[in-house]
Amino acid sequence: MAEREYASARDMLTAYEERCANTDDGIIMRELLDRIGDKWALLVIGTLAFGQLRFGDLRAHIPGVSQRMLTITLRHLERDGLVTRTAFAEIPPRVEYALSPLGHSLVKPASALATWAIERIPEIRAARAHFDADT
Amino acid sequence: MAEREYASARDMLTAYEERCANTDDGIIMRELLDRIGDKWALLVIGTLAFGQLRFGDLRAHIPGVSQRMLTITLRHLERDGLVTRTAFAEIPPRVEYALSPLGHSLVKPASALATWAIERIPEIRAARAHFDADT
DNA sequence: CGGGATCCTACTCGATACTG
DNA sequence: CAGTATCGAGTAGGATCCCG
Repeated sequence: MAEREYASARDMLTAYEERCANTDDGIIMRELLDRIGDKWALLVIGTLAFGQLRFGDLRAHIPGVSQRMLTITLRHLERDGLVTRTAFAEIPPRVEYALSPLGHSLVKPASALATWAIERIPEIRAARAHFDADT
Repeated sequence: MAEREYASARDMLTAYEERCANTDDGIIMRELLDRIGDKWALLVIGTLAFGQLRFGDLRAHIPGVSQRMLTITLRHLERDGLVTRTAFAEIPPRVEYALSPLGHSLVKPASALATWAIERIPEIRAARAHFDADT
């Protein structure tokens, strides 16, 4: 961002807002966070990035997720076309979940963010400790 | 992800878990989302990416944010070292907010995600409409 | 101007129990 | 096995009022 030269930060902001006026950044970010900002969605996507899995396996690979929340998360991801659900009419039932092409396209930017987090978390924790120190 | 060849998705998952065993992906992602996953944090960061701003200006540039939530969001970001706060002892008071180096380092991965969202939102909306159609 | 303190509501999420 | 249904605690976030 901010490749061009501007007279002031205000000018940059104006240019930024003109550029984004037709898309409305806020709404977009809200829709994005509604899908991947919840507690489990990114973990599900990260896990499915390696291949399709059954419901129970998925749950076993994501420590702490409840049956209910995994179901809800998967429904949301399925609704938004990020994950495909394939049910087999067998006894006992079997359901396979996999990333759709759209879902796969999210893996790269998402793991970029994850990499940032893993690298910077120590800094963040230090900053937090320092901030809390002088109350 | 998944550059190597594996006999099965399960093998990939096992390798993945071994690689991440010491960092615990889930905790990291949770900490990350606790900071940028809330309703306003990413918008604040995106706005401050262009330069420092006063509280009132920041609020004016982020439609819909309440005074309270902007304050809380800024405190969280400040606590985690992503944003710096500079108060000037003047009448009337003036407070400038700016991204720290750590905050700036988040801009690139975050805007990558934003770009993904802007490009893919049409697909997602279509998928959602289709999913809702056959209830 | 830049907040802090309060109240209040709606929603999230976990635990538990039941079903095809 | 893979869900659905229900209940309850906790919390996010908006509205409002006040202060230095």
